[in-house]
Amino acid sequence: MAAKKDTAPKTVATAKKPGKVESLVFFGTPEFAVPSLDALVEAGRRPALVVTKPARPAGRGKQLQEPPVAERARELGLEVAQPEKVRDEEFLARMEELAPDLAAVVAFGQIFPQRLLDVPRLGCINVHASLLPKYRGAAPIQAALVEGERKTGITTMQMEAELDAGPILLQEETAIRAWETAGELTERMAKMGADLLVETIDQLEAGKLKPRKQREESASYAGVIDKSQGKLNWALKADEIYNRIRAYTPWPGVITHFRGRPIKILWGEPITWESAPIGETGTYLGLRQGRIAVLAGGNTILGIEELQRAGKKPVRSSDFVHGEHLRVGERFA
RNA sequence: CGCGGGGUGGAGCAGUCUGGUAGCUCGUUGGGCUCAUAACCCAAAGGUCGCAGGUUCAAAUCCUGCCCCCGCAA
Repeated sequence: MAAKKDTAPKTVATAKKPGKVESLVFFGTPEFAVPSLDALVEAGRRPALVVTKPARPAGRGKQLQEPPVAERARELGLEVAQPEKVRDEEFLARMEELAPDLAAVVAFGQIFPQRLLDVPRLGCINVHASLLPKYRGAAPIQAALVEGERKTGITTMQMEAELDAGPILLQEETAIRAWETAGELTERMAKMGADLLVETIDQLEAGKLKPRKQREESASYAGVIDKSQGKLNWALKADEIYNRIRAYTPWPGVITHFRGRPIKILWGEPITWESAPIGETGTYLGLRQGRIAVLAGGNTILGIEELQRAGKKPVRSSDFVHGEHLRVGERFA
């Protein structure tokens, strides 16, 4: 559809309050974005269109799998668009024609070109799962856990061309619980994000928002997680390994090798040992209160509680030791 | 129909091809031995062999259908 680009303003509704959000488009893809979509609908702000990524082959069996947001949107009876790329002319033209007042973007997964950012009269609001400017990027929750942060939070911001760099609108902190995993934290923060999104739009309409520029010097990035990062490095200290177990649960998991075969560490914590053991990292020291004690970096000890071998069910550490006849001195690698 | 592995006492496995009393190592429980022990000795408990149907005198095993789990890949 080679639409002629008429940059002239569309037929703008006449007697409309300048800040009023009468139409909005929702962009989101994974589970994290679903509560936000629900919250908008519950708040009486049904999106005119829900944009999400196309179905992709996924899952063990095979098939095309719809993004969670696509499924939820259809359940809610909302119109769904799944462009391959948001920068495609066809999609951009459609958006320009729709000309929503606002776009709400929650974990969508694609960078917006300036032309798209310019479409909504009131701009694009993004919900990000970190206390910006820390941990911009794709995996802020995992990054906060890996770094051993005690707190994190949700930020809503006005989107700009640079990734996650726009002015901050609202921010809400939350304490990270000592045992919390990425999966649990994500679920919790998805709800927080949903509430803060609605609050942000409400305040936007009320003209109460005071956008604050991000302090660039404090910015950091949290890149996409890939499977290779789950490979465990025993030179890390036990508490650093613990942080990674939490960050990479449920995905991609923390993998080590034993007797040449990969093993996923499902849960483990730093533990203490009376006499400081010396040896190579990865050495099995013995069973300690049902935990497999393994020497980590800096003479710290990780107590593995539950693990899983490829193709097998999860097993408790004591069962693994008995079933595999582990001997003290053997090494994980 | 993307590829592959698997489901047998609490754990790890064998047995399945070639149908014939459910077996091994470890753990658990009780007892014994020992200065002592994760060692050793004796004994015991614990299993609808993933589910359903079929074939058969007889099915963990052969046939059909289904369920579930995991690895690769995302």
